[in-house]
Amino acid sequence: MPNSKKTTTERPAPERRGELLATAAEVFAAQGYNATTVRRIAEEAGLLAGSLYYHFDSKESMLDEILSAFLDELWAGYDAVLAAGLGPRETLEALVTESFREIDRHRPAVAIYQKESPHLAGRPRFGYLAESQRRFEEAWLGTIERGAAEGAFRADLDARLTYRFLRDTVWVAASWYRPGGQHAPEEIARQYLSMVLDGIAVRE
Amino acid sequence: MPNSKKTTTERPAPERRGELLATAAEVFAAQGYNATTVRRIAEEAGLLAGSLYYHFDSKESMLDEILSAFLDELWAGYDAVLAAGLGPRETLEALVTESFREIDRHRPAVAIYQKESPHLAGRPRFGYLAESQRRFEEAWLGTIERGAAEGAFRADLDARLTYRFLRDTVWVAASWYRPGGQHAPEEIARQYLSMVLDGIAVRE
Amino acid sequence: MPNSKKTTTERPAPERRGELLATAAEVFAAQGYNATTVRRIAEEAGLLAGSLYYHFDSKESMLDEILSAFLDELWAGYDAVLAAGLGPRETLEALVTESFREIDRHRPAVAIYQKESPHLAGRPRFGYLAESQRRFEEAWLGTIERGAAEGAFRADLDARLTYRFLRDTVWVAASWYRPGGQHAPEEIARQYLSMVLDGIAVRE
Amino acid sequence: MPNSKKTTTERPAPERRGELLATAAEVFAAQGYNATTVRRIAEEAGLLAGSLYYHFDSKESMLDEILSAFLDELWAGYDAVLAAGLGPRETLEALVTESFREIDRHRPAVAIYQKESPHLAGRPRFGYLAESQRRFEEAWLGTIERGAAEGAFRADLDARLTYRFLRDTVWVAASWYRPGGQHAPEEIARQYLSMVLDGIAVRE
DNA sequence: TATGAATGAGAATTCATTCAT
DNA sequence: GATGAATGAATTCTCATTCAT
Repeated sequence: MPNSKKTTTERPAPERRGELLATAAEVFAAQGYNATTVRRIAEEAGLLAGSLYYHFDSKESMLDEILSAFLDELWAGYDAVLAAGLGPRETLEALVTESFREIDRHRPAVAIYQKESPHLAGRPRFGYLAESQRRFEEAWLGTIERGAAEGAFRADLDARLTYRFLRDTVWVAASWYRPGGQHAPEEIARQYLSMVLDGIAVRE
Repeated sequence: MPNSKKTTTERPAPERRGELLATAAEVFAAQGYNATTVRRIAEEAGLLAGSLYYHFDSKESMLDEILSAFLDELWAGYDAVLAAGLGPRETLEALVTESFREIDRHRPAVAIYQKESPHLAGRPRFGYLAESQRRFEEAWLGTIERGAAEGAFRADLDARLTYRFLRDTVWVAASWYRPGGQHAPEEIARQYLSMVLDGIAVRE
Repeated sequence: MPNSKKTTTERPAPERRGELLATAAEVFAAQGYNATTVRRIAEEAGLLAGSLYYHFDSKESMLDEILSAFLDELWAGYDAVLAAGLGPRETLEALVTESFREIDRHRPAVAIYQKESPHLAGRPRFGYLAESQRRFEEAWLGTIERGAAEGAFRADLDARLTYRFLRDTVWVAASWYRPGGQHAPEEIARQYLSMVLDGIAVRE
Repeated sequence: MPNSKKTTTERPAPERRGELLATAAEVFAAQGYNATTVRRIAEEAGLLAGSLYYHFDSKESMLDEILSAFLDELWAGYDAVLAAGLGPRETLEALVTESFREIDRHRPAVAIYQKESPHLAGRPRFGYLAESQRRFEEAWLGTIERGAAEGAFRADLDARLTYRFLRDTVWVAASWYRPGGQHAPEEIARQYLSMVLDGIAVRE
């Protein structure tokens, strides 16, 4: 009977993995996946490069775990929003707010996703990235089009252009957002929505 | 004008250099600087890896030339706009339009700049990136603040947040923009400005 | 027009590959494929480990080339024998003689084949090993069975046992045979055939 | 009896050792000593890699025990045959039969011995392999030469060639023999001897 | 101008082994 | 007796770069 997790007291140590992944994510985000050496991650975590391979199969599998954990959580949030049956404007507001919350919680993962996802999506192992992107587009673009049809959003704008505009500006925030800074994610979301919905020009 | 070296070496046919740089930029943009091998560039250009070193000192110097050529041209455009003495709204419109024109002309360079500039800015050779960023912020943030003060832009928004929002909005487009597509850069600029200035929500 | 092989004088250097492969084969045969380091091969060939990768994709691809070159030649010889329409005894004699000739020419490759083929045959890249073994069995076992049916060979022996007996003892010779020794391959084949066909006991 | 160490350490349940050694031998035989990881052995035995080191000093010491146990038993059998004062033909028959019995009992050890002994014989720890080989040659070659001198075996054959032929014939069988198959070791020995002594050709 | 061959400094990864618990 | 975590040395492989031709 190996692997019979001790009842209460012991730390069985899936936490070690978690710590190491957090460290790896931080370094990947800061330097880029390719430019990050396994040695550097190990150094940062306080062990030797080879020792990482006790916990993970490869550098790539660390990346994989980081990204998929992030996407799992992201979609949990998005799905809740999409299932709530809100109107287009409220849906958009909720999606944006949820996104900034994810950036707050998974900043390194989001940054990695932004930078690496394009040249990763091809590899079979990361097929879920493309899949996620597809669902993402479906959710956002759908909301935008519904809003335009129902009169909540302007109908004179190219929907795809609007989609890219929203998508990019939300997620790029991960590159400068620092958790624990002066703005909580909800506050950033609020201001962002204010700009996006009403524009930055003064209304005459 | 950074790194205008070439003190001793004889300069070869300058068109060949240009072709090679264009090829390199394309590959850097597609795969990332680090992930791009010199061999790959050479292959794409139809020669062997070693032969590139007749034309360039190093892989890094190719990157350098690509980025500085782009920034030189960008600033030529920006400086003309800034010197024209326009109001804040017109300045903003001109900066955005000019930016989309640069994306149109230097798409690979812009994409590289977006992806690599953060971890390049540290190295002395690329000091001009940080310098450029400083001037960039000065120009945009200044325009925004001036606009808020003069009543052209809303005063209830955090200026830095607005700045980042605009900056990202514009430049991230390089990641999906394809020259020769259905929208000319001026048309994209127009729609972007429409969204940014007036918002996407229908006014009641 | 790159790759236009110079007309006569130059050594275009596919020979370099050949030399390196011969060296590699020698070392693989002496120490076993797994126990052989790329460094060791390079050392023996007078260059650095990394330099081998200019000529070959991987250690495995060297093994691949060595084995497939050997098998190609082996089957050229076997096919000639099998196409000659000889009787079973003459066919067997010719196959054995041809085998010893191949051992003479490709001793290291044969030794490697003996030692590594079992755990290699599984991998897709080395699928031709299994295929070769199948044809091999077909040729030898067929000859033995034909001989037993036509009265050239004893019919009281288990054909598969006889096949293994012949197969193994011929090829194991690669482990002790030294080309340039006192026995030419044809002489070894002759004595070997004498033992196998007539036995080592004195006839009463 | 080489390497009977174990001066200080307490010895654990000897049956456990035996089981583990049998497992190790099986894996070594299947994949080769070098290609076998300690982890793999442990896995097969149902424990973790580190735990093997409670039972054995090192991977090499497992190999050592496997090989020396086999050789001890082999020589017990051979010595009995050689001490029996038989004629050359009967001695040869008895040696062959004894050899097939050992293959039947120690198949993995024999396979390992075949594959690894050449490049092991150099290391001091495995000096007994060379010693065993020497005695082996002495016994077999001596019997062959005696048989040729006394008229039991053909005198026109090269004795060393005959020796290698017999030696290989017998031991290579370990590579395909499966205990519990259709042929008992004595039956295989009988057929092998029949081929070797009388040949496979039909006598005219 | 370009090629072919090589260098050498890392890179990721593997694995026998150790050891506190 | 066994586990989990780590070590550290070695291994395969990559790649920017050099240089004689």
